[in-house]
Amino acid sequence: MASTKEIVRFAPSPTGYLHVGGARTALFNWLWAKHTGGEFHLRIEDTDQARLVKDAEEQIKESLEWLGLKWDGPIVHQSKRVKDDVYLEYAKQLIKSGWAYVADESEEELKEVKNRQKEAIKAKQPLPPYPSREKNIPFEKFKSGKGMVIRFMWPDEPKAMDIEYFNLSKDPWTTHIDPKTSPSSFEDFVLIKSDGFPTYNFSHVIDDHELGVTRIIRGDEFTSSLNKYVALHEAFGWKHPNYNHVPPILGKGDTKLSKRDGAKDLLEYQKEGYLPEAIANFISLIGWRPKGEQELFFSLDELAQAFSLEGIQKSPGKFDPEKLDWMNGEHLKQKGIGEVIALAEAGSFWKSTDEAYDTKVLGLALERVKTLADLKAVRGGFFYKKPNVTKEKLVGGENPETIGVWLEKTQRQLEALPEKDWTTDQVKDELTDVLEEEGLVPKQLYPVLREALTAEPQTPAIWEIMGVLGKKETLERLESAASLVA
RNA sequence: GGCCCCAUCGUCUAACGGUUAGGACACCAGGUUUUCAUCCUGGAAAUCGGAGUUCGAUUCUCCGUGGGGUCACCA
Repeated sequence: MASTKEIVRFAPSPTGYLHVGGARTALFNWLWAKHTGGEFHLRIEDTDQARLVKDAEEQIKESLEWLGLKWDGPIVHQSKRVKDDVYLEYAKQLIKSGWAYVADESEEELKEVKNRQKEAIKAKQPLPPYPSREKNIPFEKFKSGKGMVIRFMWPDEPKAMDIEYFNLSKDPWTTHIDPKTSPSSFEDFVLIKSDGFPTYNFSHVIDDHELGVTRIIRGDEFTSSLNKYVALHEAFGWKHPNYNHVPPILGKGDTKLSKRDGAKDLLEYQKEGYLPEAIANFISLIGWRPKGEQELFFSLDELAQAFSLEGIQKSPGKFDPEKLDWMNGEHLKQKGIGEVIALAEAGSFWKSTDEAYDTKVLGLALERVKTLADLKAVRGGFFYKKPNVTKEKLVGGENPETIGVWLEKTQRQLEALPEKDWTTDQVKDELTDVLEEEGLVPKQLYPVLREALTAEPQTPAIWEIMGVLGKKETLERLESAASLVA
């Protein structure tokens, strides 16, 4: 358990809302920070001016808060650091030390080089250099908005790298990136874009270093760029953090997540009545497995304690909405009724008018409910309004007069039960007496009572319903039903 | 297409080279029960294919096949 404290981060770009995949990445980082007693930081990577989505940052923060993933320290905004010229300073440093250069190719020149590069990549030849490499344009000449960029400068003969993108297990996962077989990985990639903003490749390396990040847990789409990040760290003379890349979450089909199987904004799950603990529990289990066979973790702390990097899977996992529903139901059952009511009310799934009564109702409803949203139907159902009983359903195939007799007998029997003895058990006994005295079997009487009390085919046990409704209401409903067959 | 990575029931997954290949969700059957739900019991259900190493391969090696990622002035 006592791993050294790790400093991790979640660094979303506000170009879209947070969805399950991103949430899992955030969760893994958070869990690992908690597990090691370290820190979890939040950084907003808002360097792509064109793709910025206005409320994305708000939605992301709200989602994290809803999940219960609190971040340590202030939020870092890359756009703010751009204003402070932080990245430009670092780029300058790299140019000075010969690891970067200002490039000023015209669009035509660029197109031409790219074409030649493509051919070289096909032929697995070293990439033809950008003409600017030789120009030695001083950093001071770099101006944003003039079609100029700053590029990383690979050595003439870059070496192949074997990089671990998942250590902390007996067999570290490694990737092999070789200029001989994959020249494109050794392109002089852009550090500073022509608009003066840094690329992800550049900014995240700097920010992670400044934050003191010890381990980067992120999606595995970055694995093939790892050589760039390592090279950048080496160029600065820094030690690179550990990398832990996790496989993606797939949709029910074979490819990427679709809206219906999980690629929703995280807050949609809130709207649909899922519990944040259940969501966290569920998504943690896509691509991760604890030591034992335990699958249900009712709190984030419990999860954090069980969390380990070794349990992370190497292949993509699929999102199974059915298991989510099951799990949410389990989490719901785990909670006290009062808490469920409070949560349901907070989510506008419930409106409490009589707490004692609500508690009794929920006592019956909770075990047949998957989400808080399901409670809406309960709140609008027969416990809270007179049933719409029809004579047809009440009678079934029987003689109406017979039904009338049964109802009347039941009324009289229950009438005799004093209010103070009106409990589920007592009511059940009374009903048993009715059965005996009328020579009936449950199958005959109960469907009639069910219709009379609820007008629904599937409900909790008759006596449980009566117990909750109370003597007065029960007798009223029976009377009202009896009048239909009178 | 090149490069990198991966491969166990339908799904999520377990199994220091030796297990009747285990669990969970979903599914089916039975039990409890007036119905539904819960609960209990049981069932069906998997090592991608082919070589090799080994006394023995889900596990190690190679080839094939399939899937994923990546090849940007996006992150």
